[in-house]
Amino acid sequence: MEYEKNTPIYVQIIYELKRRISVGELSAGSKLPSVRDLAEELKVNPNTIVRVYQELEREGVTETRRGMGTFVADNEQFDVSSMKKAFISQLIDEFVQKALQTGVPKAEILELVTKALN
Amino acid sequence: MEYEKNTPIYVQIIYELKRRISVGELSAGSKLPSVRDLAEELKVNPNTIVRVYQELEREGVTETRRGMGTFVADNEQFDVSSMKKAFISQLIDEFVQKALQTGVPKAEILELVTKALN
Amino acid sequence: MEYEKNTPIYVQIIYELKRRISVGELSAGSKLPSVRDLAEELKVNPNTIVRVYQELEREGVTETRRGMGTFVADNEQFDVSSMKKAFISQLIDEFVQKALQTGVPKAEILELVTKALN
Amino acid sequence: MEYEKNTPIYVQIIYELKRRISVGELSAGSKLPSVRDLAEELKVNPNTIVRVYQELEREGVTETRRGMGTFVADNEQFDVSSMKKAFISQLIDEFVQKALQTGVPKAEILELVTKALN
DNA sequence: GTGGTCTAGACCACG
DNA sequence: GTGGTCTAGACCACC
Repeated sequence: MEYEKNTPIYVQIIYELKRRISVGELSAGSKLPSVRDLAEELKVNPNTIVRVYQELEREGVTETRRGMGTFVADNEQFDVSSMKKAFISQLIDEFVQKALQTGVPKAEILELVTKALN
Repeated sequence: MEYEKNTPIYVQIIYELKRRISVGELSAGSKLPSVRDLAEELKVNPNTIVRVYQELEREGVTETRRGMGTFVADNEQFDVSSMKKAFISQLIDEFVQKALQTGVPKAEILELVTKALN
Repeated sequence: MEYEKNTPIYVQIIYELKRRISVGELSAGSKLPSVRDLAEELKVNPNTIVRVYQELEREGVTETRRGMGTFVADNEQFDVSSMKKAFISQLIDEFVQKALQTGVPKAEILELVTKALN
Repeated sequence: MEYEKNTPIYVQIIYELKRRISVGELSAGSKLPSVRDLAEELKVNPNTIVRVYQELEREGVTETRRGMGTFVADNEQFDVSSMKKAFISQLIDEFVQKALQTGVPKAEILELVTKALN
C-alpha cells in the first residue's frame, strides 16, 4: 500500500479497510488482523493501527472484543451498501465544495470529471 | 468572506485573489492591498497574508517591487484561466482516484457529482 | 448469560458465582463445575475461568483440593452477604466520588439514583 | 490533580475539563490552555492532552481553530447544563447497572448511597 | 495472544 | 505560537 502525501496515513488505512468491507473482501463478523500484524503488513507503527481500529469502532464499522481482537461489525443495522454510499457522498461533497470555490463553471467541472473518469 | 473548515485559510485567500484577478476586479499591473490592509479586510493574521503573497509570487501571479508593494504580474505568459484549470485538474484527479477506489461504478459517480453540483 | 460491555468478563462471572452461592444454588462444600465445563457453559475462554477460580480462592470463597476440583468453601467465617457489602461499598465510593466532583447537589444525585434504580 | 488508578488519565482530564465548563470556570468561547501548557500543568505527556482535546471536540464541547488553539464551544445548541445532566446520568446508569448485578436489594443500595453522600 | 494507555520525542501545517 | 500525525517502545488488563 502506497500512501498519498496529503492525507494522514490512518485515514487512508480506514478508507482501505472500509473498501475491503464494502466490497466483501471482509465479511460481517470476520476477524481483522491484529494490531501488530496489520502494522507490520502495512509497515506502520502499531499505534497508528490502534487509532484506525478505534475510529472504525467509534463509527460502528467494527467491534472490539476484549483480548480477542477486532471484528467486522455483525450489526443488523449496519448496512454495507449504505456505508459505501455515505462514504462516496462525503467524498463528492468535499470535492464539489472545493471545485465550485475555484469559480470554474459547473458545466466545465462536469466535463473534466467525465474525462478523468475514463 | 467566510472560511471553509477543511481548507487552509491561506489557500482560500489565494483562490479569492485569483478570482478577483481573473474577473478583472484586479487588472494586470495593478497594486494589491498591503499585507496589513488585506489582513484587516479579511480578518486574518498578517502572517497568513504574507504567506499568500509569497505563494502567489512563486507562481508568477504577482510581482513584488521593493519598497512599492505587490502587483498583479504584467506577464503575457500569465494566463489566469489555464492556471485555474491546472488547479482544478489536480483537484479532480485526487477525487477520481479516491472515488474509483471505492468500487462504485463510473456512471454512478458521474450521476452523483452531477446531482451535487446542482 | 449476557456480558456487559464495560466490565471484564471474569469479574462478571465472579459475580454470577457468588450470586449462585449466596442464593443457595451452590451450597457450602459443593463442587463447582470443572474449568472446561464452566467455560463451555458460559461460552468463555477456559483461561478466563481459571482466573475466576483463582480469584475466588484468593478471597476464600472457594477451596481447591488437588485432583478433586474446586469446592465452595466450608468456612464459617465466610459470609457471603458481608462480602457483597464490601464490594458494593467500593462501587458506591467510586461513584459518589465522581458524582460529587460534578458539583451536582447531593439531593439531586440521590433523586436521580432513586429514579434509575426503578 | 490526582489520578485514580482504574480510569485512564485522559478520561479523568476530560471529566475535569467538562466540570470546569459546566461550573462556569471556563465560559463559552474562552480559550483552553495550549496542549503543551496543559500537559506541563498536569504533569502529563502532550499526546495525552491532544487526545483529550480531540475527544472533547468530537463531542462538540470544544472547537479547534487552526494554529490558534482550542476553545470552549460557542455553540448555541450546546447547553452546559444539559451536558452536566447527561454526564451525571451516564455516571449513574453505569453505577446502577453494576450495583444491581451484585444482587444487593435496591433499598439497601439506596441506603448505602445516602450514607456515602454524607 | 489481544487491544488500551502512556511516555518521549520528532516533524509538519497553519496563523 | 498552535494543534496534528507518526514512530518507538513500554506497561497493563484481558482472554
